[in-house]
Amino acid sequence: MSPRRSVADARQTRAVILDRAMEKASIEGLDGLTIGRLAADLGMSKSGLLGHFGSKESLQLAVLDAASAVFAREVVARAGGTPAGMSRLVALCDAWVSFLERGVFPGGCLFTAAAAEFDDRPGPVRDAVAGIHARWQEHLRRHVRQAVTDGDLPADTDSEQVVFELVGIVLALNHALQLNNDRRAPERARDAIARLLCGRLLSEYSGLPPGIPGIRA
Amino acid sequence: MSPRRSVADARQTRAVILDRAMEKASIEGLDGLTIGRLAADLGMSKSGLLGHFGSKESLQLAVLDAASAVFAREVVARAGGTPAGMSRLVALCDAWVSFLERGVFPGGCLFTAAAAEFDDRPGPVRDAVAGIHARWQEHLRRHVRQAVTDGDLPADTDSEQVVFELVGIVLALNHALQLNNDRRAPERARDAIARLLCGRLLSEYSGLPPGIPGIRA
DNA sequence: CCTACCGATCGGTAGG
DNA sequence: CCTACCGATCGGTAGG
Repeated sequence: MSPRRSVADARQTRAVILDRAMEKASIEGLDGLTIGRLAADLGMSKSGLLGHFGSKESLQLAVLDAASAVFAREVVARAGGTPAGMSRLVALCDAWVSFLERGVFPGGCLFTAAAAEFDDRPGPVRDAVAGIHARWQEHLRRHVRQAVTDGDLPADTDSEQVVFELVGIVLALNHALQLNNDRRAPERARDAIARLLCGRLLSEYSGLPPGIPGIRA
Repeated sequence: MSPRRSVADARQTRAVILDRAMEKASIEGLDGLTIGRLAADLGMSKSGLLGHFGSKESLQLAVLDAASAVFAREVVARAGGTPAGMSRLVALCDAWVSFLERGVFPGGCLFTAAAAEFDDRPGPVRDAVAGIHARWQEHLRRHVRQAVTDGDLPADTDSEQVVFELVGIVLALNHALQLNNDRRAPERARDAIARLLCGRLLSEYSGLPPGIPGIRA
């Protein structure tokens, strides 16, 4: 074994850097993340770290890629066993809430934090953040439309409206968890989602009989 | 007139600084705001600017105070003419959506941006942000409860749940406006709010007849 | 992967 | 309100 590291070692180092960078970025933001402090945390030099990415912007893009992979594993894959359409939609939303409830990223949703930081700064990072959000919302929309096709949602359901409201519920959840440490927020989010998608918990929420005729056959 | 400025002049200068600081903070965040660039924007020296506040943290707290005053004027006061309870709640929500639609802060909701930045950083700024959010949500909750008392919402309405969902809708609106420049988002937000509070637009949204029995008498 | 360094900028202070 | 300055830290580079 020579002191020169192999390609595999370099890849492993890169993965370790990105794991730590995701944690820090969820807490401090993608821009609040600095190369110097990240390197110090990892016990390596700034230039040693930067060598893996080339620039801070490239590091930020790599962090977004890595975080997308985490989201795919912790949310999308967990719902993969259910049939497309309403079942998948419900499973995706449940996994999404669980993702925040479990605190997969210690500082809350990295994408939400990145969106707030970069929404007014044109460039590759903003484009990447917007693309991640667009792809996820399209993914949800696809299953809303499938649910409509299957007759599980009314024929004239506005899929964009449903996704808009789902996003809102989860943003409110992230907000309540991060700012107020409100442990009841995940239940509130699940109730809101169930009511939006199925009217299932409307009875518990407002005293109405379960099921709004027309929403759920 | 001596070259030494009066107390009134100093107060005016402070107000001008805070106006510009609010604009920049809504775009760059409360921490992204730097004394040097803010001073350069205003054509004054860093130390001249810092003399009005003492430290960056004090400037951040002053910006939050000033932004609260803007919110009180642009949202709360606009709904002040309507009776407490359901009417006021609807007017507050409409003014809230309008506040974002009109772009009162050029970079979107300063409070949302500040919450994302400071939710993981204990200290006076985080406390101020959390306090502003808590007061606003309590304000909304008060009118939800009044609406229940008046019989405009069901007796077992969970006021915290309603406020949680209202916050989510407006967070989704801010998100859609800032990240996607989605001009239809304000209408989506109004639809979602109306459906949440009154079931009024449920017919347009999902084909149901207007009014869910029990939600709105 | 390191040390050693660069110019720029940060928040803040001294002194007037 | 200014100029002039402080130490610290930023992203990044040179050279090995």
